[in-house]
Amino acid sequence: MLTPHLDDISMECESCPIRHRAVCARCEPNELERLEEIKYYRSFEAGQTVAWTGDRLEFVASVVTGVAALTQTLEDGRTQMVGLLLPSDFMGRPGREVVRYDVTAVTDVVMCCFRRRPFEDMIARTPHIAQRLLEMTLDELDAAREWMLLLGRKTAREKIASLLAIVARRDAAVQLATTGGRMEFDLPLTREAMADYLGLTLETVSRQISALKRDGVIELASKRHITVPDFERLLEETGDDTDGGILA
Amino acid sequence: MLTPHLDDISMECESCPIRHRAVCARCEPNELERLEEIKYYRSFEAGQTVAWTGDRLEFVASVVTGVAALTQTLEDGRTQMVGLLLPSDFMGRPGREVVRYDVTAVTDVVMCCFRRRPFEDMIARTPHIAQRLLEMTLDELDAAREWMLLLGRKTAREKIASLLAIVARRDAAVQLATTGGRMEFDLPLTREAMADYLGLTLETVSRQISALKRDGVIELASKRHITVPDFERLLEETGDDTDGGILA
DNA sequence: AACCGACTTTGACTGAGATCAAGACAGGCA
DNA sequence: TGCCTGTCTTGATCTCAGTCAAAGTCGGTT
Repeated sequence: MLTPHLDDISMECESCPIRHRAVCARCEPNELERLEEIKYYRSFEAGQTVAWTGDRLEFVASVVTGVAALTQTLEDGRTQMVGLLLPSDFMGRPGREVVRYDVTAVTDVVMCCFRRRPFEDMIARTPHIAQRLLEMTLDELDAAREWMLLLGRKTAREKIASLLAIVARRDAAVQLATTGGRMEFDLPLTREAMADYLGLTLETVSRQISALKRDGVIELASKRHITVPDFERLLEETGDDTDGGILA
Repeated sequence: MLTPHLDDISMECESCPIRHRAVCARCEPNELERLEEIKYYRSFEAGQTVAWTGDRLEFVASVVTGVAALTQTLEDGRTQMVGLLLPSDFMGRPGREVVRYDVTAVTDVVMCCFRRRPFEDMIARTPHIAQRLLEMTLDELDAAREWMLLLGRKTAREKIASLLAIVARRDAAVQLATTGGRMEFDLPLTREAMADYLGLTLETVSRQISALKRDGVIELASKRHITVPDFERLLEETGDDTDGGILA
């Protein structure tokens, strides 16, 4: 278990790794003090369920470390991942008690939980928290819509390339500038989780990864460790309109 | 042109048809006065483009009447609708000048536009507007995620049934209670628009509608006018998990 | 009344991705 | 060291929806 454990996480907001990007990003010291009173940390092991659809949940939370997934299921068991929660992402909806998606830990996860009621009160009294939450929600909505385009219109190969590009972008952003397009990263997802995210079967995921490897778009040191020799080349494989859109 | 025209729309917030559901829902009379100062109406004909991806847009807006669509496009022209704007829905993002989706009028549309800067100022000074916007955005995010499940995992038949159920629910909600499951409504979308929304081709849309008709799930008075003899039966065709989820 | 164009339906064929079925690989444990 | 289990890859086959093509419907216009 190499992921940070509860003991390794600072209990102080001031030194929190997601301090500047989470819902509390614009809080003043005195507001942080109030948050400290209603917050507590919880950790979940990879694979563990955080909440089931239909559950009453007495907290909302920020992801501190690790990756969690939101998943929906059809009657006969077909499942679709509808969101990935990365560090600093927010889970739960103020004003709604009941969870609408299954939430599961993809890797080991540490969450900073706020008791629901006090947090809702705090939002009502602290407008800039609501504004920050609005910003984050609008970003999530943009991401969800990008994902709709992927699910509705992209080929299996384009889907894989898009996922790799997204993971690469966020977790190796620094490398890009320094190494002239070469990037390296670990996939936090199993083939099955990738399939659930991309609306494919795990066999198709595996085949397309092999194909991208065969075509030199990526290299595989191990099954989960990926090297992208030329990021531009990867982007071409995503099918995206590269000039029309704006880079986040 | 049977849809309301500019002249038919009240210029008074107090008698506005979307007064109680739009972003301004919780505004006090004095706040409405301020809004009246920065608002103006615009109408668009069916098929007309409201904004292109990449445009700078100097207003945000509420849809007053009609239906508009948000659309994204891949490099080679494949398109996916990523949102439908119905009356009372909000268009645009405070804090962002540049449009991220093509916005087009599906039917004739009237929009209540607010000049961007004054509106942003107003949000900053009037927390409950931001809170209302947050609520609406969270609802849209839920809808987008529902749509991700549809796009990623449903069959063509289930997709059509789901779309019909959604349209039926919102525009004939009253009928349901009174007529024991029988519902009737007009589709505001062409087969092509439905295809763009559902991630299908228009031929497949046409075929599946014919199939649902053949199987007695729906009846067609004309190509756009649909009768659902038994709404429960239609819901069974959507593939959705009927008990796990919560009805909106 | 005949024509036009946009929208829709239907048919025949094709192909990308799903399904079914073996194996391969790697890490943890006895 | 070898076994076991979960994860991943690869192959053979099938199927649903896409593609290409043609014809039907309907409302509006000259």
